[in-house]
Amino acid sequence: MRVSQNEKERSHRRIVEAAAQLVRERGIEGTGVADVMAAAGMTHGGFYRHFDGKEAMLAAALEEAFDQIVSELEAPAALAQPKVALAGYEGKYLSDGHVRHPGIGCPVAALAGEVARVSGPLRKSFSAGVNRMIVSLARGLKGSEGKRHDQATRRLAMMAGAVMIARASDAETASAVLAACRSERP
Amino acid sequence: MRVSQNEKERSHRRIVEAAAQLVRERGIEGTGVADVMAAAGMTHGGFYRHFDGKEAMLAAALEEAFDQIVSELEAPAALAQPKVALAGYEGKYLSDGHVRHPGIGCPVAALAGEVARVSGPLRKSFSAGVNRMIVSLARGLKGSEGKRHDQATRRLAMMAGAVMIARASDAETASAVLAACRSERP
DNA sequence: TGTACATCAGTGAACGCGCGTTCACTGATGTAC
DNA sequence: TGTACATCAGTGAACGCGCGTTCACTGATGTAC
Repeated sequence: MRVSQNEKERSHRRIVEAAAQLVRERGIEGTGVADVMAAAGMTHGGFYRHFDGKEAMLAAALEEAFDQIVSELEAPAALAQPKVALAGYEGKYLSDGHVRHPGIGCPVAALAGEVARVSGPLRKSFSAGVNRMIVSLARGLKGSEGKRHDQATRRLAMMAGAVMIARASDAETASAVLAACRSERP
Repeated sequence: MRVSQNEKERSHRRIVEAAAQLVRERGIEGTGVADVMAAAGMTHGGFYRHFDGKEAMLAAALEEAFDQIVSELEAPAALAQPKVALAGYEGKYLSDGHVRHPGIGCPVAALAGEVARVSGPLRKSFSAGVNRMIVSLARGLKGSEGKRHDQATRRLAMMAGAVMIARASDAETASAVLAACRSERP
């Protein structure tokens, strides 16, 4: 049965948001089209009224995930006190909670490994997101434009690497890695 | 047709080595049992004379990959001059060549993302490998035992994160990330 | 040292399952008059 | 404003393909005598 245009837009949002969470939790291969549609409250058949295929949905989901993760650093309060915001952000990033809840966490830590093996628009979305994150992180650092950008890049690489390693390791190794990375500038 | 015990051992080595390379290139999901067996010069049917299943093979492959990657830092020359060895190692790790050839590169950068989503013996092998790498890297640093261990952990997280991000990004972003991480202690 | 027999490494076909995609269909929505 | 008709969002069954695993079979290897 047909639904209104308005309702279609809401369905579209639900699909993208469900995909953004599921893909971070289960990965690209682990996220089925039918799973996403079920999480959005529909059946899989209608999927192709919204996207050309799985990859197109993933690209939208990746953008959504980066939007979510960058928004904290772009909030008015964060822009007013970028140094404080960065410190808080890094603490959360390197937390046990982030390790245990990838679905609402950083898409770099959740998806870099799999994106490395695809060759479509996903890489473009991913690169764009990485660069957005670096720019946002750089606001909280000091030094020249270039230095801040480089240091933000290093911070992101270390934090994402740490969370990925923590998620792939046993509990002791995981907490040791997080603690080491929290303790200081690398 | 049956082959000799000696030949079986050689077949086993070929399977493990082929798997260690393929799994780093194509990932866990992307590496088929039949692919590995073909790369080892056999057909897929004989696979189960060597392993209980795909996961057991992957555990062996992961150990092999860590052996390969740690061996450079454990070579006599490296142990004699750990500081020099570390510098060389980091330069190679953060190189374009490493990004382009995951099959002979670091298993952390190649597989952390996927290992994070499995729950078997793979995590054990992975954690053990990570800890071996940290210990090896720590040899080239200065300071107390604990400080060196922590700093080695941070270095590994940053380097692995950088290579993962580089592999998932477009060419410009990739080289910028590598350059930023090479330039300095994070 | 030979011989007969059991073992088993490796082959290639087949099975079963999951998953992305397609398709005929339904009936509410939007539009033309 | 009302009516007839075309559109199309969403449904659920079915298709096709890839892949891990199983299985009957082959024939060289290893062993017991």
